[in-house]
Amino acid sequence: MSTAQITVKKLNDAIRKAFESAVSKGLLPEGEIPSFNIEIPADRSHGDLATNAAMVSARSFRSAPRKIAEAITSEIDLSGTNLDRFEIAGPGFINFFYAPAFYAAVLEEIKAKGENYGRSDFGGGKRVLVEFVSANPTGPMHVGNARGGALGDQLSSLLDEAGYQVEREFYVNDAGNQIEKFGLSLEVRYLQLYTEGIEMPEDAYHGQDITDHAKAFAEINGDKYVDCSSEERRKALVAYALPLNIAGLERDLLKYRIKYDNWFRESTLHNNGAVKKVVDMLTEKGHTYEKDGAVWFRAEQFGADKDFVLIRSNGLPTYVVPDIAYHYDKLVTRNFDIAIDILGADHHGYVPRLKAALTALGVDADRLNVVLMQMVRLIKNGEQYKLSKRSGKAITLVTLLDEIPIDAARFFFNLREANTHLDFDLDLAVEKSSQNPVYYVQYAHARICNIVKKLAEENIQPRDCTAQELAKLTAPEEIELIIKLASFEDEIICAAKDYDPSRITKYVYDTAALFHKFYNACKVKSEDESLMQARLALCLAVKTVIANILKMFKIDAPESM
RNA sequence: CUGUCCGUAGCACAGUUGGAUAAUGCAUCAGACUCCGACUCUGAAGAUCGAGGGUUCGACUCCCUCCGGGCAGGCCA
Repeated sequence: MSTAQITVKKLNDAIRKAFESAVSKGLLPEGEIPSFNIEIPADRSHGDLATNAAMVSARSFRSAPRKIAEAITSEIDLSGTNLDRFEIAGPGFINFFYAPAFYAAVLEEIKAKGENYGRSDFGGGKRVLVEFVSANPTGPMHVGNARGGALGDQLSSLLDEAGYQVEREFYVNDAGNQIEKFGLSLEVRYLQLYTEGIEMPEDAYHGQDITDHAKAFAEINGDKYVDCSSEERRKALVAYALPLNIAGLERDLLKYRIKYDNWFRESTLHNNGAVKKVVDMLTEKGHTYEKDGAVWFRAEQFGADKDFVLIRSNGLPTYVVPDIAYHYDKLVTRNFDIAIDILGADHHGYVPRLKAALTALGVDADRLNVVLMQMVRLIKNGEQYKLSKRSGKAITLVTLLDEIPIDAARFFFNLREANTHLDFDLDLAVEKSSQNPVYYVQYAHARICNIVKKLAEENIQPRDCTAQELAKLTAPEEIELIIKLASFEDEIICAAKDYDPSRITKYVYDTAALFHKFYNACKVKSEDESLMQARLALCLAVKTVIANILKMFKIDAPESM
């Protein structure tokens, strides 16, 4: 537990004891102590911690909130809490103020924990599988995948930091309809090399990459596959091109600093009978019926909007069936405690159906958490930037990473909550100024390194400070900064609870802003040696927190810029 | 038509799970470099929290209705 968390916990205990003591002395009538909150007020003039305990217990003690507050505060014992005074305010809030010892304890804690500061065992080692990107291996990745990649990877790191045991997974759709389409597209491009007048079907893949694959295949195999059966030809083409595409996905994602623990292939679910088994299980439990020659799942009975087809009348499963089998595999076969999917918001209608199927299979559907992600708009020169000039096609991940630094991409895609539209300003992302948030944060880190370096040139080395020396940090800029640092572990836990890494992006930005403010107001170099060392300790604490976050997000923390 | 997400200052957006004077950045206006990096900072101005009702000590937050926008609703994936 962090210093801040311990302080809250002790205050909570102290308030409970004060209630009991007030009742036993007759200051309050007998009554149930209701659950109350301890929170950090928005305005610091309202104290560092505030409780609504008096207000929420007005009913059960049949007294005015302010009277209850007086009774509590007359009995409260704050010794050992790192709090030294309180006041009753407004409609009955009790506001508490940190003692100087609190700030010193925070800095000592950060120094002692170092790169582990922020880590907790909140997750209790629960096993989490985070599946993200999972782009079709039939073509290149696009900007939506870039957001999903940054989001999924950083969410994984965040959960790891919060004490979960995390695995990253890419689901390879190497079976089913889109592979059929892939084979067909390759076949047409291949045959076009040898025969005139063959048209690409409207719904085939028209990208240049398909043509390139066909040509390369022809260079190796010549016209060997022109006269054989279509089935054989497509099989050979897919067998050639698909592994190349999958290797390409892996390579591009590595460039984006994403390394998966597993590349899970859809085809394994078909080959080992898992897809068929899911339908059989649902049927055995009586959750399916036949209509119009197809097999339907009674999804409505399990909370979905309507029933849907599992097996088409042509005997082939619909796309949901492998998905159900896949999630069954995650949660039952591999027995992860939690499965998280990062999906585009256009999939939102499909989530209740998947969950209905899991419920019907006897799996607690709450173990599946879907993080939906809204569209990204790329903005360039103040306008929406949709198409790449060279190809006339949508921007690919690789093109994007050629245009902007990877640090910026990873930071910007987690600037906003997943479920909101994101405007990605390409000009801002490459800008080297404080307007660029990633630059602003990195600069704070570099600036601290520079201070340390400058002092070292004068033979001043950071040393351990006593609590009394640290208590010299009393300027508002110093206090605010320390309070920010103190909340780091809580921020990680809150962000992990919400599956929202963007909270940490905001947090690190705010921390950098407070540091720049401090830097401007308080000179580290000072005549007063203890004060200088105390400020240096604060700087190093800030550096630790920023570095921990940037490392977690796989963004560079430069010593100089 | 139904479901779902969103609507906060000119723009882009926070809001700690229902708390006290709605935060921040850009843009605008007024300022600050003999000073650990001006790659920075200090002020000012700017909001009927889409609209209306309800729940209660208290609502940007929860519930209902309406308005506006995104997305979804296939034996496509």
